[in-house]
Amino acid sequence: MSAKHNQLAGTLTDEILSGRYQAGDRLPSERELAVRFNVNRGAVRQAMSRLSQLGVADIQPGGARVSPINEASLDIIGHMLAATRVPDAQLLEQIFEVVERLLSMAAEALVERGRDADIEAVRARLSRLFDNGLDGEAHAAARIEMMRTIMITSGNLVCQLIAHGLFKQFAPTLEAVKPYAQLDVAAFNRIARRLEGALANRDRRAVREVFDEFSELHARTLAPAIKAAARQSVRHSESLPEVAAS
Amino acid sequence: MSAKHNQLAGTLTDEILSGRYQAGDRLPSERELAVRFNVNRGAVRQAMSRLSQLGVADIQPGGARVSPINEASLDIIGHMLAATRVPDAQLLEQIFEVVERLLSMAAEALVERGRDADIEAVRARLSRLFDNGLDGEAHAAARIEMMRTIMITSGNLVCQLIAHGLFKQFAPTLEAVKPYAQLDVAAFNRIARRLEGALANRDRRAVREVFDEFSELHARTLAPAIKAAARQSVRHSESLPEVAAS
DNA sequence: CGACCAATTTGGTAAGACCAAAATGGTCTT
DNA sequence: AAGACCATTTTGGTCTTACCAAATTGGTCG
Repeated sequence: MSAKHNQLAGTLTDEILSGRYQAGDRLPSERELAVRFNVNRGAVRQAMSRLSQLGVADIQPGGARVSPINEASLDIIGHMLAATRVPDAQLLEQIFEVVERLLSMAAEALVERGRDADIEAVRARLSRLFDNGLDGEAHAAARIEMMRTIMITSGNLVCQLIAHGLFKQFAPTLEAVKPYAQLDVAAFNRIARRLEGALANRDRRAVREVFDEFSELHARTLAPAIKAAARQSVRHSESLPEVAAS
Repeated sequence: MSAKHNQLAGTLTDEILSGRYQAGDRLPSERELAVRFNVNRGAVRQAMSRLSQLGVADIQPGGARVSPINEASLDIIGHMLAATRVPDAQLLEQIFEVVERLLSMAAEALVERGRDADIEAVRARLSRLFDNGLDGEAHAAARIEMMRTIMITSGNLVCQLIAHGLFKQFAPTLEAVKPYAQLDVAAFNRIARRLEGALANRDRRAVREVFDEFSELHARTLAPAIKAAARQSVRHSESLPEVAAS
């Protein structure tokens, strides 16, 4: 069992994200939350501090108010993914969309300004994907490793931070998505092969075309599978027990 | 004067970002920091909590260690921008690079899946840029408003969160960059006009070409100006006074 | 009906005590 | 002399209490 303030922060975040508290609403006072959840006010303060840093609540002397969702930190993505047993299909697609763009950007930067050694490193990662001995899980891991390598070798810190943040939040959800995300490995490897060639030739235009095709492949295969699996979406967060009002 | 724990968090973050503490190094204990900066340990804990959520330090029972920079949160960008009087040119370019990509993505999503009303909204923002009555500052503000509108109407939450986070951290730096960032308004408006047309026709390919040209324009004009200004880069953070060791 | 002001509520800070996990340094064994 | 083991110390984590300052609230007066 995690610490109380973590649970409380999760509970409150979930309630806000679920619409229980609308943007602009006042949250209960710290003292009230403390008695309601039977925890110390210090724990409530830690939880509130977390909400504040997460950007889901604006907390000031006099009271705390819920912030608009689009003013939050990137870190709420993890909460939104975990809020339902099967992650929200639309959100997953949005994440993939952004990641693909940044990947393309990183790869193009690599081709234009990267060192030969870095290009070789990415090509090495790509080659592993062609290894037919890989089962589905190993292939997925290799794909992620490849993406990470591209992001890092890009040299763009902003890109690295975004990618790391998204991957970190996405990782706990991987298990839930895996059964449904039946990637067309053959098609993927065809594209990967072209990427490897484009990198070898430092052909930026070709790199971009490859990633465009990857986007199309993804939209054609992954997205529908996830969307279909999203039927049985059920909330499953572990809330902190609430004490009945006297 | 901001609260002590904020100052301390800033001081420690700056010291970490500046290399005073390398990744993997142990940070001084909370009690030691408390006496060194003459603050309560609670304040130190709040500061450390902040470092932890910022992803610059991994804090565990037994001691806190500095994390690798590329595992940090996006929010450290603001610190890095503010660390020097003139923001780091390379970092600025990296930010612009990412923003341009996401803008292109958002605009493409808009023409592919957006509602007519949203497209109209963006076109309205674009039209304001053509108003010759705008001085440099007003034009810059209109540009930012346009970007924000595109991001929001894209419907991609991840994109919105990233954009909001970057803009929020970039805003305090705008003042420092302004004098040097002499944008070629005429060239920019020519591109904006083409974007407006591409939006009207819902021509995705044209949208992308426009943003590619915008990237080139930016690389040709803004980047060199910023880079030239970066000569006199000087640190200017307000550190918490440190108590001399007895 | 509105402006104004005092009492209350709310978040913010500080201080101290105690707990559990980790790191440390010594000791013993091999 | 090197390594494994263990008790001590250090370190972060939690809880409690008290008090302060700002914002809200609700009444009062003009």
